[in-house]
Amino acid sequence: MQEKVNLTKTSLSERFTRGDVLSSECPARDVLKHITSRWGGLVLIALHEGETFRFSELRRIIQGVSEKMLAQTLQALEQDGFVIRTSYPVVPPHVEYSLTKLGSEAAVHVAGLADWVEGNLTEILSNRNKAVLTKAS
Amino acid sequence: MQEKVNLTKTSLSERFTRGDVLSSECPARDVLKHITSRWGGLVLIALHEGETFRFSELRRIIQGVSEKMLAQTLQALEQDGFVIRTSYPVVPPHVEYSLTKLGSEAAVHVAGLADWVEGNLTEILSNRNKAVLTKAS
DNA sequence: CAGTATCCAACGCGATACTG
DNA sequence: CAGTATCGCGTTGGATACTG
Repeated sequence: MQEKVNLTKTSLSERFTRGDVLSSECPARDVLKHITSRWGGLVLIALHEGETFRFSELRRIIQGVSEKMLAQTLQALEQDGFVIRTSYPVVPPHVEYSLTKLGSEAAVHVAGLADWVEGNLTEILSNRNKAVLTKAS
Repeated sequence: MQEKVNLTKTSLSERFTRGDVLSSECPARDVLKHITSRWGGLVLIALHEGETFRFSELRRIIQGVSEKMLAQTLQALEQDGFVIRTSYPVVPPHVEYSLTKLGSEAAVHVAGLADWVEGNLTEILSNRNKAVLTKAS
């Protein structure tokens, strides 16, 4: 429980400057955790470029995500100011999600990383196969 | 267990093109998992720009990582072809880690994301505080 | 020094059922 | 439709002890 430091988050943020992610108490690690979590990045990618989606649409687009995890992920991203939740008071409920300016910036980085991985996927997977074969010999 | 598809990894990679991370069986998700795992990204950041470090150095630099997780993370990144492990046959053992060309490219993206987060950390954390206050009211 | 092995606690996450 | 609540399993991951 070394994380239990008796400081508010804002005072913490002031004690850290760039390049400090490697430091164990840097609050940027928490933010990165949201962005790079199993579903966080995919939500950003799905909503990037000004897209707006409803909850059920996101669930369909982001294949494999459960209701629980999608709700949880969206709330975390909303808290950080990456996602805007717009609720229309109608029956049945209608809720839309989109990115804030901050979220769009984050999404650019995440999408860039994902694109790079997809572009180099063949090479990476062939590396992995080689590694497995070497081990077996 | 929907992940248990009866296809080799290479054939899988050929069935997917760019933009398919949102598809549930896209193998890029596995790779992203390694890169964006709790310690994977930090390893890439620590080694980026041609840095070379020994195991114990990495442990010191990446604060909070345990021996087990560092070893595990390094092995995963080595398998994907991101990290090179160089072992000198001396006593006591001397092992060095550095990035491959592929790893350097990945590290650029990860470091870019981390830098962006650190640069916007104050704003993000203030968003979070607002969210908490709104909830309390 | 650079790991591996084992054990166990904590958490992530999905399945299911329920609500406004 | 858009969630929340609860349960429970599987994985993650840290602590500790041991090895070449």
